[in-house]
Amino acid sequence: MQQITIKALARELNLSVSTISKALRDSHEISPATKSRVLQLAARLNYQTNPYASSLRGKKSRNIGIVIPEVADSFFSLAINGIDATIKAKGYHSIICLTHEDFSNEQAILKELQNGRVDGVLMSVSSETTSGKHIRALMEQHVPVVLFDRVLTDIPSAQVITDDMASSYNATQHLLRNGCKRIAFLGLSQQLSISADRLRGYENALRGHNITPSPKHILTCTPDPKKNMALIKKLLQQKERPDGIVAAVEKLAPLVYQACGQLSLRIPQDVKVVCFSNLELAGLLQPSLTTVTQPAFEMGKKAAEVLLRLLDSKPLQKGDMQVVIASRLVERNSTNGKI
Amino acid sequence: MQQITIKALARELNLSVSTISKALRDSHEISPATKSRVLQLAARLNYQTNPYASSLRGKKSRNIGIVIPEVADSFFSLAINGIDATIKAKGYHSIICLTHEDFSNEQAILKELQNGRVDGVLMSVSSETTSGKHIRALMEQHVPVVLFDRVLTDIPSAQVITDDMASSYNATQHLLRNGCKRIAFLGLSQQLSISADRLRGYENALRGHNITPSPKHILTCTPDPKKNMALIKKLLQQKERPDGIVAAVEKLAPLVYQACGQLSLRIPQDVKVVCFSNLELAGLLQPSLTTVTQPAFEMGKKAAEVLLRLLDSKPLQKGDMQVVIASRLVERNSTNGKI
DNA sequence: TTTATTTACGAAACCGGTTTCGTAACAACT
DNA sequence: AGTTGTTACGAAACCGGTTTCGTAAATAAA
Repeated sequence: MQQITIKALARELNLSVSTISKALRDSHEISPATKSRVLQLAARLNYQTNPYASSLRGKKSRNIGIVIPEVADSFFSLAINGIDATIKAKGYHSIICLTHEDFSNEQAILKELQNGRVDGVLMSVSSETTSGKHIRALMEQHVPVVLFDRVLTDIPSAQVITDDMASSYNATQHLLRNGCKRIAFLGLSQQLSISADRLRGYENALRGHNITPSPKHILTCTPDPKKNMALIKKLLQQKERPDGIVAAVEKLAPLVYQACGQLSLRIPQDVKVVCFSNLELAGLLQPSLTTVTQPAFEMGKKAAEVLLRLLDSKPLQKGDMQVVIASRLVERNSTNGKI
Repeated sequence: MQQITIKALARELNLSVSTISKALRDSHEISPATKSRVLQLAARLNYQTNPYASSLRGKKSRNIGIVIPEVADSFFSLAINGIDATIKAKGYHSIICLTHEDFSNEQAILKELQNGRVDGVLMSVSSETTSGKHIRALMEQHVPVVLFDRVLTDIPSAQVITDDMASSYNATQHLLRNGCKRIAFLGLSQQLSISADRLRGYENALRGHNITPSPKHILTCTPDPKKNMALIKKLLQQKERPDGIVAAVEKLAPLVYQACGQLSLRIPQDVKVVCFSNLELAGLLQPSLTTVTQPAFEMGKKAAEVLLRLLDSKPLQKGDMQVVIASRLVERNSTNGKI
């Protein structure tokens, strides 16, 4: 791919390869005069250092793996921006790996990342992840891992999360205060930290209003939108039809809206809806969607910062093992009025 | 990061390093018996080949650079999925580089990619890209480039695009047929292929209805949403207020909706809106948004296929230098009724 | 002036695979 | 028996930087 190597520069300047290398790395061993000659020639010939050679010798790739379920999700898109901005400033590159919510993909990816391609990993687990063995295996190869948003509790890694339980509690209470009596919860697998915590917040809010959470109103969704659509419709057609819905992940809001449309249920008159979502367009939906908006960019940024500390083998600061950044409830029309 | 090398396997089996390497690569020089011993040990010890060592020696990275403006855009998210699926099947990895619609970022990224980090590049230029020098420079380093969606015409690379002019023509005609007389066009920089082509389609449609395109109705937007908001509001407050809008990129639809809301203009009664967009939620907006939906996944897939052919130095098939995949107009409520 | 130290550079090992080339052992063919 | 060919493997060069170590020359300290 590339022609001009250090050797070429050396030949041109009648210097040794090691001198060139040191000059380029601004070593104190090289005189200012020589340095400037080298730098000038390098610039003129557009010399680029071969990353594979450096990585091989230095045992450092300056790459960071970002392992996430998908990219077509506002939360992850924003988090990527936060990560990217942070690590780029330190000269790192990001390698984005998509699991597509599939556990075996995730396992395969982490196994591959044991080969040294990345110096560290930022990760949000898939909804089907049932164990943390693959993550432990990676960490045992001395690849530091920071989990963000979707974490596993039995992994000894740093974690950056939002206050899932409290947010969910607030969202549910918001519905209760607006008169909802039968509130449903739509989550993903309960293996998933965010799903479990949000469920707990929901349940606590109900109990706070002397309502016993009913299994009939708790839905565990799949990665398949069609199946979810069927589940949601079924939920909305049962005798004890919900008059409020807390949806724990962004993907579910459109389905709820569509299901309600097809069943001629009006939002918010018949059903009030609140969803965990970072969708910019939430305010433009029909009706505008009340959301729990997560600090996606900040979470990505913070996770990256913690990882960079680990890579510099700096000591973690107090509280870095578990960082919690608050979400906020944005009230819009989908929860408007009293029932 | 990683401990078990080929050398370790060699020691364990009393074989030479070269024999191990050949066995792992299934060379015919190695006996079946030896191969299976090697493979078994490698599996047992969870041996992973060091990608930097292979890349250094082999002068191939098996990485593909994806250079795009941003990831928080349905078109690019979907395109990434198409690309990822295609190249993963061939053992390639993707390195996603975000330009954030900034030309100097884009230049810096392409310059960096000259270092051999990637074997080829898939790219959609930023809205501020004014020249193709940086792309040419990369290609001159023998890094094949395939442009998709946002292409430059003066670059001798393969291109995968959609039928921008025809789609825009159709979208505009759809508005005309529904009675719009003063149709505005919202594009990005006219340097941008898609913007220019879509503008041309719009203008042709107007002329087909004996309407002379007016500069007052043609808006060139920026990467800054706030500025765009101001521009759009100004557009909608002029004497010759538009009664129809063709928005050339996904990002603009929310702004148009908000601007109309703030100015108390009703969609579609006062203004009809159609937007180039792959947003899944288009159907759920208030009102649901008529879109020109691009074949994002397919475009990504096709672009990747063409690039893979180039990397295999297979001859391109007829028409691969410029692949055109049609978009389709999805009519929804934002263009409903006659004016 | 002699010795110690600093400065500025080069030779060579090294990172971990890959590939070329050489060769011992054995089979096959005159 | 002598020649040719094949099989299965090892030694070593190689990719392109980085780093250690050695050293001649210049400078400082004794």
